[in-house]
Amino acid sequence: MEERYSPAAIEEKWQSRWAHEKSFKVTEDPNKQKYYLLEMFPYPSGRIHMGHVRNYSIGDVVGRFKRVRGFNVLHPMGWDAFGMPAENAAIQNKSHPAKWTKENIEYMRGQLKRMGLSYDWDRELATCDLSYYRWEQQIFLEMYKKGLAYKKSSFVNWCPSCETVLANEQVEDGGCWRCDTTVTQKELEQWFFRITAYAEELLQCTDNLPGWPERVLVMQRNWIGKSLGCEIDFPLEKGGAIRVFTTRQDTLFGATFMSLAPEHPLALELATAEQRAEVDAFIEKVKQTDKLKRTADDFEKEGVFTGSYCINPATGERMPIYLANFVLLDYGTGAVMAVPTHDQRDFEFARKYSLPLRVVIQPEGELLEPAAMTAAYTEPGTMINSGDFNGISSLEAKAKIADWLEKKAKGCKTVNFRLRDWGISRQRYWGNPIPFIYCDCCGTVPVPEKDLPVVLPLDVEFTGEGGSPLARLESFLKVDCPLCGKPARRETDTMDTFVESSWYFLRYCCSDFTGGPLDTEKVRYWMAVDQYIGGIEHAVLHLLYARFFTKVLRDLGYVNVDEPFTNLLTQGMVIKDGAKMSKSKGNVVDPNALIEKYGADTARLFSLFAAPPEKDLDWNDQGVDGCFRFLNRLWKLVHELLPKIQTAGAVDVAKLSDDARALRRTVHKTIRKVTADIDERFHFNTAIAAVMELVNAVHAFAAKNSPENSALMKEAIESTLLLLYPFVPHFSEELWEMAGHKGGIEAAGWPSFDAEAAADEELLIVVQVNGKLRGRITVSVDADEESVKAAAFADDKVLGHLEGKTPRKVIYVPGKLLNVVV
RNA sequence: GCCAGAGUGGCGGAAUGGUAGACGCAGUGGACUCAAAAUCCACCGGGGGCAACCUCGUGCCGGUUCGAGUCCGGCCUCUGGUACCA
Repeated sequence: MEERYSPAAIEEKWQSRWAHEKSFKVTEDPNKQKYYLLEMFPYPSGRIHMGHVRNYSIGDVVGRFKRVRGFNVLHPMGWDAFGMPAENAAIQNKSHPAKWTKENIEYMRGQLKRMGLSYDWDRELATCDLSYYRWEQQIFLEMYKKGLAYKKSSFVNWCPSCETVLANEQVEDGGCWRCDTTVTQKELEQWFFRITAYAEELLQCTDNLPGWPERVLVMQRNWIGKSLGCEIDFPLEKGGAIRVFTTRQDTLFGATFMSLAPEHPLALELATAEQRAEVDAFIEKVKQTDKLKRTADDFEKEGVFTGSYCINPATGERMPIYLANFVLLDYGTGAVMAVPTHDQRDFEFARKYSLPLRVVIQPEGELLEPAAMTAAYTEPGTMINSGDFNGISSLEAKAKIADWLEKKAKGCKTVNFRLRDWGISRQRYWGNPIPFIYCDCCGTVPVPEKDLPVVLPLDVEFTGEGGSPLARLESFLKVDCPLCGKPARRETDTMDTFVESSWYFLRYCCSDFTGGPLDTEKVRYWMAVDQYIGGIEHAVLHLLYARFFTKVLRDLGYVNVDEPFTNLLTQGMVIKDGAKMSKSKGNVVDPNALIEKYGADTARLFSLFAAPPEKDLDWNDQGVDGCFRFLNRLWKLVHELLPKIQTAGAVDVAKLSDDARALRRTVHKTIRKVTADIDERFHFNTAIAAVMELVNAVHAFAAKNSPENSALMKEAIESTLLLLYPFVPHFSEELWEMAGHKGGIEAAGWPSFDAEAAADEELLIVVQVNGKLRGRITVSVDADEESVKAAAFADDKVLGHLEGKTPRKVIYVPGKLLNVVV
């Protein structure tokens, strides 16, 4: 009697067993080797999407594989639950962000459970729960005490019509996404984390993360952007000075004008009466320009003369001071000494406004004439027009001019980072309240620890206009000053949601701890995360912030590691019809429908089989069919063989036929390949392909062989089930049980590899003539070079290509290839 | 623009510098069936040849090498990130 493969029933059976027995609950066990496996937690947007299915399927393979191999695996799941979409939904549907988020979590948790993922659900957390965000407030205050959280003024996107701050993604073509009004830049006092204090360490440690993809490390290094240069003071004619940062102090003698960021504090001060109107208009225009466009190389360089001058400290010459749209306030000092001959942007700017050019670096064997130049010369060369520094190379001049500036007290060598401090203030409701109070007498006052947490109130109104709903809620806003007791008001900004995701992996170690943010003993046991898995889109921001937080919490005494994630796997995106799945493109595949039709095992199998994890995955509905067919085929095969498997003993190697030995070789080669593909490369697609090949081989063998090979069939089928367990756990568990085993498949461990059984008896050697394939010969495993050569030169096909030619050289790659060069 | 990736049959993909296209999908032919579905078997990059086999072929151009999909240089196209999407 053959039983049909019905995934729905099997999956329900095993999922309820896992839940009932709490199979994946873990505690600290000093006698076992720990393995902390983590996938990036999802934003509860409503339903899981294929990106989640892929991410969590990958993680589950690793988790189950490590458990079977004897590790004490921590594999938690939770919700990145604060954020803008909840607030947008509240405005649109008149629901409450808390309700919306909670319902989404309930639904999505069900979806994840339906996928059969091996999480320790007892550790689940949601960042919008008071039991999570309250501790973040405490961390914030500790950072404030250390000077790592501070306030300064900065610019935000502002819609004057909605009277609200806009996220970058809410700005479409320079206009507000809701009302299309032109967005402007508004200056606000905001909270920052001093990530730049850790810039050097964050950079240095990238050299000590061998488990991270090199490309992510490169992106992080570039993002931090360390550069060595000088700060130089340019005296103003009317007193005072402008400080610039430059990495090209070798071009100092060629600086003919000064460019300031339009937002520079000196900009208005330097504007003379006759230039004032023009300056104001220009600043207003720049405020309305998209930041991204503004820094693009092909964006029109524009500026305005302030009417004031400063002095070049090297030449003593007057330099007109301009405001320029390509100079950014938050890089360096917000002021640039302009050297049009040796910087392309300055060159374009100088040509546009007819500013003077002076060449100070000459390329080898060429004479630069300012009037004839069509582009700046940015390469090294020989110094000219530079006083005492003439004649030396510009590279040497870099060091010498730096020394000279320091000696003359006109400037100093500095290190500059591209990395800016992390602005975390959000003028939004659905986030963690920043625990501060503003008092007219006492100023900015931290909420005392005994008064924590600041609870996010629920009785608010959502209109999408007029700024943060918190700022309009009197019961929240009004508070007595903790220092003087006089009426004061609360901070109404909430934290960037990147803050929550910067330490959730630490909280998982002790998610029910009530004595503080972290239980250091448990954190000590579990950290660091041995394997982190998530989308490549987080290569810089989230991963850099999480590294920063880990270092801060280390310095606060909570954590004993320098880096949070030992190994990182960045998965590609899920694509369909050549584009990222999105509602607007109508190319979304719903995991529910997929699981309903084929079951979770097939959904998992396909998302792992279709591509290696780090590459984008192109979704193909028919490919899913193929995976489902494979499972059905194997199901049927196992059922046909069940009577043999249930009664057979161990394989007697001496009694195997040639065919049987060959099949056994395939079994053990497959064990070796699948183990390596999972453990070393995370190439699940090739691991699955190898198991498919094995199943094909068993199929072919079973069809033509007599029953005395029962023991071999048992070994082959049981190995197949064990190898497939991490990919299709319900399927493997069920068949394992049917094969007569009690107590679950994990008890059996990972199949052991027998090198002797996998050893080849003969080898195929490829013969090339001048690098082109001309023949194939089969030799015994122990054949030496001479006998391989002899066999090759006896091969008809090879001889045909050697006709009348003398071999000049013969290259032999042992056991693989022979190349005859003629 | 800048930073980082990717590009291989009709499609997804495979290939420690060593047989290009494993495995799967689609397709074609056959078996089974009254018929269809399912299943099973065979074929399956282009051109040439009755065939053995020859030849071209991994986005484009060049280089290194006995040998390049793989390494190096220069392009083209697409994707991710670009600091308030997460």
